Amino acid sequence: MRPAQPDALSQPYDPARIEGRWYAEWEGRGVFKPKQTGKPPFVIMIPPPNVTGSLTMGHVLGESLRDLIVRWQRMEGRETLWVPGMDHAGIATQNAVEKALREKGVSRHDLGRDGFVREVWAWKEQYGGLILRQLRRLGISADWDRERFTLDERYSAAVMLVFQKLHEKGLIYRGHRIVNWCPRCQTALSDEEVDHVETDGHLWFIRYPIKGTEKTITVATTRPETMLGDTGVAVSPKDRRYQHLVGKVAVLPLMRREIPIVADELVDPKFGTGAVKITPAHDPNDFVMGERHDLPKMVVMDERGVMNDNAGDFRGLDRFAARERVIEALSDAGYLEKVEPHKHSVGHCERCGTIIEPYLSLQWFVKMKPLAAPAIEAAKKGQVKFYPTRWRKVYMHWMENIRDWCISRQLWWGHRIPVWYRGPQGSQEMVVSPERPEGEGWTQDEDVLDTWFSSWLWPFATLGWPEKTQDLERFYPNSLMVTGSDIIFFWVARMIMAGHEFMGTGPFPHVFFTSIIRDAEGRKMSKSLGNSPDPLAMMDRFGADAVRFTMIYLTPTGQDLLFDEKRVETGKFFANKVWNAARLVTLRIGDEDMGKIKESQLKLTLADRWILSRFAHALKNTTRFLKTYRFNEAANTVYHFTWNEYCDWYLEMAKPRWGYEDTVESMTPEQLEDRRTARWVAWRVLDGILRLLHPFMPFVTEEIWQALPHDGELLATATWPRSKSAWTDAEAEHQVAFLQQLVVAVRNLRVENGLPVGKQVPVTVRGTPEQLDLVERLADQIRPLAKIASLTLSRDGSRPAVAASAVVMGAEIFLPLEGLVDLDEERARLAREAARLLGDLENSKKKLRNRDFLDKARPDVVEKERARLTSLEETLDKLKKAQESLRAVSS
RNA sequence: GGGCGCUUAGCUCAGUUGGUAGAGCACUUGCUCGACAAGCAAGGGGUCACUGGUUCAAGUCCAGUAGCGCCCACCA
Repeated sequence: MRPAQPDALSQPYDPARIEGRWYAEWEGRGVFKPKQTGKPPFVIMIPPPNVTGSLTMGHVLGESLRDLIVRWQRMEGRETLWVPGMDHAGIATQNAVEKALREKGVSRHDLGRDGFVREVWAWKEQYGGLILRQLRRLGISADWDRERFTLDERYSAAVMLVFQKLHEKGLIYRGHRIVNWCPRCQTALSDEEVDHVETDGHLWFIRYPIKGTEKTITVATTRPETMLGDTGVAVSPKDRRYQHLVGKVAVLPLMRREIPIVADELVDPKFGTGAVKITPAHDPNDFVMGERHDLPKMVVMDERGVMNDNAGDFRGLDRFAARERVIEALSDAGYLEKVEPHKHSVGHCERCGTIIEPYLSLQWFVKMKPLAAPAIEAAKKGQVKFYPTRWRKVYMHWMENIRDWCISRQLWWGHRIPVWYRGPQGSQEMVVSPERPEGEGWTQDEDVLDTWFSSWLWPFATLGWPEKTQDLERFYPNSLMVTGSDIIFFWVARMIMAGHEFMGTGPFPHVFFTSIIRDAEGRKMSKSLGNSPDPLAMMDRFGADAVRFTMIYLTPTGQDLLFDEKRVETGKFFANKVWNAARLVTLRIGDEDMGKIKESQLKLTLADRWILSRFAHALKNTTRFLKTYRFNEAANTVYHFTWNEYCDWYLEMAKPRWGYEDTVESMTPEQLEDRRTARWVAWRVLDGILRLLHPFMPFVTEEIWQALPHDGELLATATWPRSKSAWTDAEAEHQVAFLQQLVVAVRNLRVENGLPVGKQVPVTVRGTPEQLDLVERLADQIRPLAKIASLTLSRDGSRPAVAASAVVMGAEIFLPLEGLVDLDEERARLAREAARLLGDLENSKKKLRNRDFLDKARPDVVEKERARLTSLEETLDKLKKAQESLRAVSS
């Protein structure tokens, strides 16, 4: 057996000293490995962080919550698996590496594709390593042997297979479509990767002459430079104003190209002039209309957003310079009718902020509707539930209006598209295969897949799919997904679809969305803004336990969180409090192994029964809050129980019973027995607190736990406390509540009357015989708490002549003042108190005079109100007597 | 254009079966008394955005208004 080590809990609490040692111990002893327990496994996955750089406080919150749940479930006896890993994050990482290279004056083209990819892998090692350090430092209890990276060989094979399967099913196709094109990143993006920003722009009205007439038709546009690629003009088929022009030909200004005027449903007669230019190669609507009316698709820009040969005189100009010049030219030639200010939302590249160009190009797409159907069904049947529930609606809306997913990216970092081509343009052979096909002349598609095309497989590809591994068998579906609502479409929705498509069942029954962490100004914390504190620095400054606890304690359910570093003090101070409470308890219980003592051998006092009852409440509520994903309330419950009940009251009440080593010799056998009881209860509740707190603050709780005799058992694998209904004790709670109020009243009387703190005062209590008996029984606890020199029980109903007084649950407390202070103070205080009570009293009376209240309110509510009125009346009555008795006395 | 969220103490926010308003920080006063000044004790501070409705009773349910924020949309 390991002896108790009270010395271990040295002063002061120093997180840096203790947080270093436990992670290796847990890992070394396999704590984080799933172990069959007979209960169903609990499986959770990390949302793989991007390897682009350091983690943010948003990650810290997520990891803290995930680890909280996993550690709690492990203590509940579940077999737990927590899979860690990282995402290659195609475009984000490529951009980060390109930026770093640019600072060295190197472009990716200088290195070539292979050289650049090698460079990115080096980057991945560096920043991936940093992320791993951060995760370990935070204490996450993940199984590192199962760590995955989305570009791992096995994981990549899963991605390739998925591409093949979907292609075979006809759900993946290649085609010329209008995509979101980022001219800076020079790649296509999915709709989800475009941020729309409300922008003050302009609506330019341009006259197009009608061939063979002197007339014109005026169209309105927000992007005049695209008119260079116009191949038609459209009006609404219902628009009478223009029917006579349908079938006629317009002459495109500046380009002098003849383009047809057509009628199309897509045109809104109420917008602009009711006539619209058609640019099939640069606008999704125009593309559709162009297809319908068989119009040519003329691309007028290159992939950098620079006007190309089709742009005539504007060739070589950047798209925005071209806009200016086109407007000038139109204006000079008299084609510009007018300009109006126009508010519209403009798409920006999520990664670099560049304005997105709708752009015609050849890309790969996934047909999403067939994949969405089972995912919609699952939500309808409750097979996947969202917390907070309102996200269900967001999910459903997106799913039901889902559009095809552009999955090809013109990048170098990522899973290369497993498609091979051979032969001349137009009559090309194409093979879908991860391997180079047999024969000569095959070249692979140059593009890579969207990052999310690999991430959406995470819940099962990490477990070995497509192989039927034991892990896959045992740990799929996962138990819970905890992530940010900002990736509900990117990731969560797609994982649900992939789960149904490839595993035949959804990936997890529950999704919990964490708060989004914002800075003090309300901006989302992100790497690009650089407004997140460095998690490692935070942990160095406050301790990992403090950071974890604070994040959980602060996170509101389903609301954003404005984060301020200073608030981490809450967790640090709390850890310090726990540390010192444990110090006190270990110092006073010495090296006796409290675990060997049976509760039945002890004679519990009222205070003991009270704290055990309060612990039972705290345990029940903490567990309930964890189960219902109300993590902040769980943290709050443990916090207040520990600090305000255990430390502030129980330990204070226990101190006199413990005595000190030098006083033990003079103790009676009864006192020694009571000392033992007080030691045991203090230990027992501390033990419970450590267990409840461990998932929140694993390091400090393990350190304290190990300072107590445990035969080398780890707190990390100890059991969650079981609810002990025998500990619930309403009587003890009620009686100690009386004691507390009495003590507070005495303290208050002292302070209000300006008595010196150190001054021991005599106190008289007057009340019912039951109350006096109770006070007598608790006298030893009350005296030191309230610093009372002598406690007198007024059995005969007499009261001190000149005294400050207060009423507590019907009992009167007197603090003799004669000769101590100016009585005017006390008179004023009593008057204030009486006025306050009178207000409450009137309210209560009014309520009880109300027939409707008496008839319709629940009986227990009425009864409670009656009792309250009685109590108020009694209290007021006693207060008045106190006032009278002081009135006669001169100061 | 559609949807969602928020508005409670100086600040940041809790408050889930409707029944006498809470926390942390900040503030005031007093405390080196053998766990803890990262602490202890006692306090001050709120017409719970506004209007109306339901109810015996509304921060809590309903409707509307205003401000702030977010998401979605083929806003030429």
